[in-house]
Amino acid sequence: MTVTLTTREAIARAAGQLFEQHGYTGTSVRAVAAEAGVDPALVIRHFGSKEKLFLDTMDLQGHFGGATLGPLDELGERLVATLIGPGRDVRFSAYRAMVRASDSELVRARLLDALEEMFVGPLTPRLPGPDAELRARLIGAQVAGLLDQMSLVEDPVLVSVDPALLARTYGAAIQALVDPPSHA
Amino acid sequence: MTVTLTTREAIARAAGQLFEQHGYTGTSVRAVAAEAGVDPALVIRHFGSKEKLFLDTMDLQGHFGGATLGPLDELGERLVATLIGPGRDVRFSAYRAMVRASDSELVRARLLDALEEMFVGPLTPRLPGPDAELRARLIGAQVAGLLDQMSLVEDPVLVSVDPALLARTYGAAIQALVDPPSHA
DNA sequence: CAGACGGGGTCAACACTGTGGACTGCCCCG
DNA sequence: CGGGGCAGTCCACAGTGTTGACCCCGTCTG
Repeated sequence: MTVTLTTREAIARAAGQLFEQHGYTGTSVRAVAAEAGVDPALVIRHFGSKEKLFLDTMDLQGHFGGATLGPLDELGERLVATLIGPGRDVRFSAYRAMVRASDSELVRARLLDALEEMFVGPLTPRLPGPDAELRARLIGAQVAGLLDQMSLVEDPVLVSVDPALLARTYGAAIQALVDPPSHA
Repeated sequence: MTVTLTTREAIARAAGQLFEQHGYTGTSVRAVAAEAGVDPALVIRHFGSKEKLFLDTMDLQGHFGGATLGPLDELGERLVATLIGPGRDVRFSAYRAMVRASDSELVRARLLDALEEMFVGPLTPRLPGPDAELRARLIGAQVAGLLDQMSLVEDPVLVSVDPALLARTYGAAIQALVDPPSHA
């Protein structure tokens, strides 16, 4: 509980809130400054640029931490359940903002880092069978796809379907990449 | 082969090219106008707004047409192969631009339309087993996810991996939603 | 044939964006 | 007490999407 917060923190807080709410292009530096009660030029002075402010503010890893832990058995279903479980709004907003801002090379790098840290790293050594790394990355792609349709495109069927059913169904598809390929 | 092209066509052509190349926010109305050799105000006059110009210009369905046809058997693999097969750059650019511009409600609606037309419509009546529509939508999500990682985030491993292997691997995951759930 | 009409095209302006430079005031260290 | 750095303010710049007033020219009408 910080009772007083430095200007920098005030800016960061305002920025985080506005970025999550209105996205990157949707929030102006001046709006952030106003929300923080500060001169627009000051936010640039502190963070260098709007882009850097965005990166310093948003972090995916914090919101998506450790969803790939636990036994490989039924990991697909658990993964989806975690994704769309409590706090999904925060996760969705963060992902949405990042993806829409992915014009920026820095933002892309950050997304790639998140993929690496959340899927490739923890999963590659654990997946049985061939092409473990590729499969880990593709699991990341599946997750991204689900987030896309639910948070970005806002498919009304997906957002309102029974979460348990969704977790079971999509989880099975993810599981197909977790388990070693049955092969032919 | 139109030998002369009306101003409107010239604008549309320039816009399409620039939008695919630099994305929505990356191309200015003035740049489009310059490329078309025309006054900036004129492009607004003709298309109403930059957003409408974008929508009139980009169309996904044209690029992704009929990938869900053919036998259900091995549809997953064929789907991926089609996606990343010849002409992938055009597909990728179009998708990228649309997703990054999905702040706009109109763009979101368009993406949803594309999902509906390309996956939900053709696939729902054909998928065997329960929850056919949900599964069709989730197949769409899987495709979106792959496009995300390859075109938007540009995962270097994915873009350079052997396409056949990718098609086989990710295709299997998609196939898990095409085939009726094995169940427990 | 004269005149109104309308659509394509041009120009200048508006409000807004991110950002940089010059400037002031204050606090801490020597 | 002097000075250096840092937080903060103000103004200006170039660029954005968009609008309104204006013009020109071909067509249709009286």
